Amino acid sequence: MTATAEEPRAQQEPQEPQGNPRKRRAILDAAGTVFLRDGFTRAGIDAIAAEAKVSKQTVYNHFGDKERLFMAMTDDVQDRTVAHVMELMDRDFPDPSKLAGPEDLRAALLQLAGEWIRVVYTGPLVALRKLVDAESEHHPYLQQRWFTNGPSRTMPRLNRLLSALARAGLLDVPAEVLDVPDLLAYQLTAMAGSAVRRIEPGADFEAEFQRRVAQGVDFFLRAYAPR
Amino acid sequence: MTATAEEPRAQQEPQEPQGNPRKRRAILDAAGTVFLRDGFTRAGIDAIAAEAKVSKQTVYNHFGDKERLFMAMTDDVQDRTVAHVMELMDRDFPDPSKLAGPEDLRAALLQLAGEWIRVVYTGPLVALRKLVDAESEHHPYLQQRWFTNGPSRTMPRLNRLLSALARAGLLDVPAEVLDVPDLLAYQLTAMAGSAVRRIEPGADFEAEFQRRVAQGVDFFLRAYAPR
DNA sequence: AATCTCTTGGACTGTTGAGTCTAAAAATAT
DNA sequence: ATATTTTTAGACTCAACAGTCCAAGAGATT
Repeated sequence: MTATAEEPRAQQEPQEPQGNPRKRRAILDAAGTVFLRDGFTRAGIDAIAAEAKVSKQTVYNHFGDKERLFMAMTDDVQDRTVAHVMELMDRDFPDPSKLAGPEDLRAALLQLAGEWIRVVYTGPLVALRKLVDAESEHHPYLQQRWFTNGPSRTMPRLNRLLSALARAGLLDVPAEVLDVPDLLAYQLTAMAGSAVRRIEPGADFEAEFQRRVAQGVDFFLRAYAPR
Repeated sequence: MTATAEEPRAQQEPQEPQGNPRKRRAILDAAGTVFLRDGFTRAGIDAIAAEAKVSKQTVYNHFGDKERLFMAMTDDVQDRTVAHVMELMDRDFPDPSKLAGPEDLRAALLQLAGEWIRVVYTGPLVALRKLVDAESEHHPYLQQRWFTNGPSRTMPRLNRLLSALARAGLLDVPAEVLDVPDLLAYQLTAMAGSAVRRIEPGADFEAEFQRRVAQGVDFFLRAYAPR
């Protein structure tokens, strides 16, 4: 295909899912591996092509340039993560009517917050978040995109769940808090999350993880458990 | 580096051939400007030399290579920030005996947390933190160094202050919390801090800042205000 | 079989940037 | 004044890397 000066590329062309979807998948996976390993600037298209066992030109056929490849990879990882988190919540949604006492409530929050934080604040998603954060100085829309595709889809869900506990009388949350979108969900996860990120390498991660999540949940309960 | 030359540094470095301290200062400032503007990989030594109005070779005479220059700049910014925060706390330390009622306490915490978060979670320090975070995948000791030179110097101070309020009966903090180093200080600052970082560009920053700090402080007080 | 699209590998361009080298000039010390 | 250290400008090496071009081939579709 000779797209020389004769054929002016159509400007705002939305998106063409051209090419073999299996190659596309392989490239996205490889991009995840290499970008997360090397960072945006250091990562080379050649390395990604090699990792995907695909020729360099194929990468360009599918994704146009490095920046769009990065965005496609980010969207992909976030979509999978959001799906994972939603599934978690479907499975472990604590039914307010089934929680007998305060200990049940604490156990349910520990379970839910623990799973949430494990997915969102450990593993590859944290590294990807760092990358987006670092690049956001140069591509400001990345930050926006991250929130739109990620937290803004999952946080309302968690918030609705916690609000239900409040409505059921299991949590005593003031109206000012309930009125702020997603605030309650952030209050449950933010502190434990940032604490988990501070776990020192070399420490017993699993034990430290449990301890810090519990500290976060207990702080949350101390504020909102009815007494 | 600043006044504290022989302080506990994470790793020992062969003393570089000292040159003119004013050049050194100029290079550090320029490195701050350029690294924070362009990121580690994108930043060029030539650009830094130009910004410092110094020849490239002089940069190498003083700092050896890019990585060590980056570390020296990071240490420098952190040292200044720590000094700033310490000064803030000397000035606005709320004397427990002078706090008449709950409203006084809330006002004092708002002031203290607000100033703290303004210094630590806005401005150049946040950008620098992002850089360190991004580079920490490739230079793991950077993360360690950041905590050693920064938070591990300031957080105990804030924590001592809050513990004093607890001892004076103005806060009702359980022993499990008081026993964990710096936990109380993180509980006051972490949530408001991460909320401030999520302020959308285009919003009225100052108003949003005050609102979110207040939400954090009220969360904290709801957990620990005696009732 | 003929056609159309996608893929391949490799060569090629142009740029950028880290780090070195050098010889001369400036500053500093003795 | 002389010796030592530091600075300077610029040329230079070497490597990496984004993105392009091309000609041959693999795969499907008709």
